[in-house]
Order: sequence, then structure tokens, then C-alpha cells
Amino acid sequence: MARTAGPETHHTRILEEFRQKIVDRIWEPGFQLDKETDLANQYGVSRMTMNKVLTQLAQEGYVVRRKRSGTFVSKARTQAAVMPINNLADEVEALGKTYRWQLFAAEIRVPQAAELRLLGVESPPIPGEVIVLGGMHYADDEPFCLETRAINVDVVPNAREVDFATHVPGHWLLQSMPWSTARNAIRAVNVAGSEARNLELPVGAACLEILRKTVMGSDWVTYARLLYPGEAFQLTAEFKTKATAKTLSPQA
Amino acid sequence: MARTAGPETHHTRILEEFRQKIVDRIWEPGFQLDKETDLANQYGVSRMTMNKVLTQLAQEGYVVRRKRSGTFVSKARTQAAVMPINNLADEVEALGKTYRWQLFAAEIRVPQAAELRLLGVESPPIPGEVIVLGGMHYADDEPFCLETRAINVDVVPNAREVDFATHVPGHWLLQSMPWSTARNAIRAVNVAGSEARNLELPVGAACLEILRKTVMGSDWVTYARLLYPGEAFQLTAEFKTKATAKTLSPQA
DNA sequence: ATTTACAATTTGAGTATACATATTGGCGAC
DNA sequence: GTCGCCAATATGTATACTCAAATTGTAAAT
Repeated sequence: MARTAGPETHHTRILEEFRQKIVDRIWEPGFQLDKETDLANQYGVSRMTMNKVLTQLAQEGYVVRRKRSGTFVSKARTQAAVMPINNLADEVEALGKTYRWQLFAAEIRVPQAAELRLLGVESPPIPGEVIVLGGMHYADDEPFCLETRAINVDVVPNAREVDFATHVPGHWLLQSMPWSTARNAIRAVNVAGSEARNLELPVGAACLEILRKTVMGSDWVTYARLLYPGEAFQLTAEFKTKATAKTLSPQA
Repeated sequence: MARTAGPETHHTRILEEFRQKIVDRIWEPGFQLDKETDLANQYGVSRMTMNKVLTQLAQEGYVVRRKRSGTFVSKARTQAAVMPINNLADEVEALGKTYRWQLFAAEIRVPQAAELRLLGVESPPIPGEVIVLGGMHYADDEPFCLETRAINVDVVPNAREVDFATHVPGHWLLQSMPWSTARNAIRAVNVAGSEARNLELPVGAACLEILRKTVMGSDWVTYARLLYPGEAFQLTAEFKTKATAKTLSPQA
């Protein structure tokens, strides 16, 4: 089944056509479209249907709509990269390798200052006791990702009963805390010491470091530091040029 | 003005409420919502209005809808990081530093095999002549990003007349080619040789390497390699847990 | 000539209605 | 009991109205 085909309804067809026209610059940035009612007539549909098309198009950022003024192809653009962060296990198995998680240590205690610094924790929000754990993700018995993590047991109380030797922390948390948001910082670092040893890399090898802070409502759920060998690993992101949609302030 | 408030219409209000209910797990994953008509009655709106809410919610991935079956809070989720890639100049100036672009060389010629390898160009799509250029982005006269780039003059013919000593290539291309898409690969590498010298880093220092391929329709526009000093630079990405929206296969 | 006020226009939101489509659960045939 | 068909049901799409809100251009007043 060609999933790309889609349902092929009126508004889908017109939407596709308009998007194409904008992407192909047949309608250049700044171009004013005909008004809803006219377009509806031209395409032989009702205004409501054309409205659905234009509303959708505006939501995707292709056009900007203003009352009394009209509908215009967007000019102000920004680029946004979307990278799906899949489960490491899936990722590894997609490469035809076998995945394995090895827990080094997990304890409930007050975190050390050095650990908090490593995880990029800001000064204020440190509760008393957290789960501090470390471990390694393997692909075919090759080190793939070194993980250091702190989990807020106040927010995820049932994490106390989980055996993180068998349950991969990231995966368990994702399942357990749906609809959370996270903030990532990606850097390149030179590894050294025990980290280099654990990753089976020479001292000074470049690694990709991801510091992730996961938030649920107003509380932090977990801080994680993921260290990937630079050579073996590569993040990919899909770009899309997109207009600064949102509710843009009047008088823009 | 509190911009967060919004227009406060029926469907906006209900949409907000439903999203909150799902995020707060009042409606847990897998929970079946009442049917459109019932919900419409409960909230005192017409079915069309409630339909708008639920359609939107489905599009955002919070719920899955199936005919005859009903509307369910999504279970299958994935994480997607969205990172806005702003103009480097803006980025630098946001830090209160002065931005400067220094072109090393720009020539129209057949690219060398080593250059293509460096830029991550796949085997087939190499046209005869391209613009090959290199340069450095500075923040307060400190090296900030080393750029190597190939531009397809067949797709962007007026790039021949541009002086890339004064026009920053990435910015010019973004302005010139709206609605293009790009694919990024992010790695950590150890710098060496002239690259280390240009970036004023010791040999072996960890750097963030971004390989970017920009596409317009079926043709590639540009290949770029951006090298950031690991210490000084950090990519940040905002996460959102999101359901695998799209048309998911039946029997999920 | 500049400001103010009003009216026309265009999008935004909502309702009632109709018909299409897919899926499920039950009923009947074997 | 099992299999297959059919009808009931929930969503999907579309239409034709109606009223609201915002903005802009024009016309009137100072």
C-alpha cells in the first residue's frame, strides 16, 4: 500500500497543491492569495473547506493570515531541525546488532556536588535524596553509550522498586512518565580516565555529550548525561524551513 | 499583554483542557474518550466544533482516532527534539559579542574527491562545476565555526554573482532558497592540522561536526560542513514527547 | 493638512445538516 | 462451533448559513 497517497479528499488535494506552489516558488514569499470566497469558487468547494485548507497552511507556517488584509505567503523564516530520539535499543537493533544494558551502580542517596556539575544541574533544585545510577549501553558487546543519571524519586516514587539492572532507565522513564518535556544540550568533549576506559577509547578521543533534563509540569524528573563515542555514533536531524508561526504579535 | 492567554474561543478552551488532562494523566494512555456527539453535548457545542478539537488533538499526536472504534489517548510515543538553527550572526550577537565572517577562498571548479568525502557527498550526484568555499565565523575575534561548503550553481545560478566575502553563505542561501529541506548529521571529531590551527585549538581537541545537505525539490542545493570548538559551543534542543501521529497502520 | 470616526471587507468561529466510509460485533448459515 | 456476511455506529468530509472581530481605507470634521 502506498501510504504516501493518502485519503485524496478535496481539502487534502488543494492543501497539497498550495504547499507545492509555495515550495516551488510559483507563489513567492509575500504573494497575496485570493480571498477565501474566491478561492472556494475557483476550486469548486465551499468556503468552509477552503478555510480548512488555509487554516492548516497557516498552522504549518506557509502562510500568514490577517483579517481584512488577506492571506500571504510567509517571508520571515527560521530553520528547525527535528530529530527523533528513539530508544537506544531500537536504534541498535535497527543496525542488526544485539543490544545490551549493563548497570554499574544504582543507589538512593544525596548526590555529590561533582555529580551535579557533571549532569549540568543548576544550583537551586536539588531535593534531598535521588537515585544516582550509571551504566553502559552495548551494541554487539561494543560500548555504545555511557549513561550517568539522577532520578527524582519525589516525582517518580515507584522508581524505588524498579530493578535498573534489567530495566533500561531511559526506556522505563519514558514509559512511566508520558508527555514530559526535556531540554538537551549537545557538546563535543575529550574523554579521559575511567570514562575512556569504560568506552574502550584512547584518552582524548572526541565524544558526543548529551545533557538531558527532563521535566514534568514544574518538577524535574531526571537529569541524564549520555556519552557517545564520536567515531561510531552520529546524530541525524531532518530540517525544514518553516515560518515563525505562532501567534505573531500585532503590528508586525 | 499576556500572549499566553490566546483568543479564548470555545474550541481553543476545550483543546487546552483536553491537552492538560492528557498531559496530567487524568486521561491515561489508552483511555477512550466519549464520542464526538456526547462530548459536544457535554461541553455545549456543536459536533463540528468538537470535531475541530479532536482533529487538532489527533494531529498533535495526543490522541488516535479510528472510525467506529472511538478516540483514544495515544500510547505509542516517541521523542522528538526540535532545535531551531538560527543564523550564526544572530546567535553570536545574542551573546553580546560582535560577529565577523572571514572568507578564505571561493572558486568555481570541479570539486576534489577529498572535498566530497569531507562534506559527506554520496557517490552519484556530483555535477560538473560547483562553488567550493571555505571560511571562518568569529565571535569577538575568537574562532567560532569553521565552514566548508559546496554550492550547486545549476540550482542557484545567481550564486555566481555573489561576493561571499561580504555575504555569509548560509544566510544568503537561506534568503535565496526558501522552503528547502536539509538533512544533518552531528558527530564529535578530533581536529588536527590546518583545521586545528584555524580554530586556534590544540591538535586532538574535540569538535562538534555538522554535515548538512540542503535539498530543494529533487536537486541538492548545498553541502556544508560546520566545525565548532567543543568547549565553546553547545547545541540545545527542546524535547517533546509526542505520539507517532501520521496514519498509523491498523491493528496497532 | 492632519486627525478622527465610520463603514466595508475579510478572516474567524460556530451551528445544523447530510452523506461517506470504515470497522466492529453480532447473527445466521453451514 | 466456526466462518462469513450485514447492519449498526463512530468518525470523516463537505455544505450553507450566520454572526463576530479586526483592520483598513475613505470620508468628514477641525
